[in-house]
Amino acid sequence: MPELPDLEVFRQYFDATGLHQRIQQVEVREPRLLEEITTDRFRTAVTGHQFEETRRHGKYLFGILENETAVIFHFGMTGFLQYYQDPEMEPDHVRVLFTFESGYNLAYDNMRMLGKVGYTNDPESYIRNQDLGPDVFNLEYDEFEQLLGKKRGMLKSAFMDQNTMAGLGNIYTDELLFHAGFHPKMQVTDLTKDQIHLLFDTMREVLRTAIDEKVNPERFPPGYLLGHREEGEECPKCGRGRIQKIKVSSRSTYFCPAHQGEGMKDEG
DNA sequence: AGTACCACCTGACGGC
DNA sequence: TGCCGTCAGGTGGTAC
Repeated sequence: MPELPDLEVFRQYFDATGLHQRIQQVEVREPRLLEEITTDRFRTAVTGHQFEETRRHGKYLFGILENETAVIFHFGMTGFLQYYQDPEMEPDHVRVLFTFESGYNLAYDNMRMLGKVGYTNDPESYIRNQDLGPDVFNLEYDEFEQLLGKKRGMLKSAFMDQNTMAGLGNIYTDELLFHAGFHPKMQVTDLTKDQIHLLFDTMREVLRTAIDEKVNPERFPPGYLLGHREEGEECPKCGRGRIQKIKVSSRSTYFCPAHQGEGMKDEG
């Protein structure tokens, strides 16, 4: 699931469960997931410390320890956190497990192992080194306009590029373009200033809604694409078109040809 | 610089 | 029931 809204919910979850407790034990069940650090060094760095706060940048989450160093979490496509006491409650694919003195556990679960867990002395420089663009949810309009102004290519590719701005993935880029009414293949360079404004406002709205509703599709207001990503389904927004599935930059892309014609010469 | 493709992984699902 | 291809909300490398 993990795109910006999911990450924000993970962060809130972490804040509500994993802070201000001494870490008694760290279990690395899949060393392959560790980024540029050995299991031994990771365990030594973290054991005996405690998480004091969290920070999120795009799709990265940082658990900041009291000594200002940080554990880095990236969730790939299937990662999530789970906090529990009873071992019976342990999820199926725990890759890294933090056990607190209280006896509670914070598990990093990731079935497909496409994510990573790391450790850094300085989250800010880590973000720089990853070449991540600014977080899309902590972005002023002026900067947004400036960043898009430097891009070429298709809208969908531009928004999914984490080096331009960080946080949107396949699902929420589709959702954004769905609500703003733009074809995913529209060229960024064809956007007018008004359209960039519309994209910015729509992006904030979509992300805000997703976070507020805890990324649960059933809680989303009517008219959202999420939960209706199915070819041929009646468009939940305009009711006129049927949802179409295409590939854009080799990712499955769902859109409504009836109300997302904006920016395309031909018709869908 | 943008795009298309491959690779990294595991699991679910549909067709035969 | 079993096998097989395809697909999945991410990212990094490579080649054109």
